[in-house]
Amino acid sequence: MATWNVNSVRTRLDRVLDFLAREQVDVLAMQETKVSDEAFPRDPFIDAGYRVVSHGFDQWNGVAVVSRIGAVDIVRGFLGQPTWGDPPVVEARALGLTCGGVRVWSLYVPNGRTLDDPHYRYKLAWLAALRTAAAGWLADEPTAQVALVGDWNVAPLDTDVWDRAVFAGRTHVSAAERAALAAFVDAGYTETTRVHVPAEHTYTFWDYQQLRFARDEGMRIDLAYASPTLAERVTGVRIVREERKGAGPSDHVPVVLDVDG
DNA sequence: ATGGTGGAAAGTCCA
Repeated sequence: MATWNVNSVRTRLDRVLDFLAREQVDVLAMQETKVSDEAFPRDPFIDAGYRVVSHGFDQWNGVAVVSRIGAVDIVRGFLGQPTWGDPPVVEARALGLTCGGVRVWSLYVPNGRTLDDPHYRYKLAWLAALRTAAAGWLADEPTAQVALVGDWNVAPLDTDVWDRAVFAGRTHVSAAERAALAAFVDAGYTETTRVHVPAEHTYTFWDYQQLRFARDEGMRIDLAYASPTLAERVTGVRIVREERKGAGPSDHVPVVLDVDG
């Protein structure tokens, strides 16, 4: 299983297909597909043996999952997902479906913009509502295999950014955002990148600007939370840094989870 | 001081 903020699935199509083949990925959760369901490039994935489930309204946000081990019980958005904008809209930021017995959620958490922006309050409300929903899924079925994967737009530790001083007073590192993520651990989920890739300053995102990748000035914000029964089955996690290189990369790289069985 | 980047329904907004 893998998760990847592709920053436009149409722009990144060849890279994504190459990645799926090279890594032999059974399930890929994508974020920022930036495409409506109607315009999603389904056929190339189908030809490669995948089922395609997308959730996108327009050029903003958008999440999808492609799976070659089944895709059932599809849900767009989660119960209680907060709205944004005027008129209020439940944005295309969450997609749940079951693949080979694992409940996979592809998640694109709101950015937050700045600490004094309404978008920041939206981000915190969004995370709190997701936590409530996700805690409920485990309460209903404690042995459920649930994966909450995607772009969380929060760096859980100071060592998940290159220089904590640069981020003082900014989003992605605030105590409130980190507390919102800790609530998922309190609910019984394990952040599997931390377990399997504990090395500090190991990033999943580097901004396009200011030579951030060349300087290795990145952030670890693409995370993979697993329920207890699923966490036991995760034998390894790999952050595919190579995907940030070459022509036309996303600003995020894939995170691959090896799941036994 | 500015711009340094890249995506999209671009001519601006979002990250």
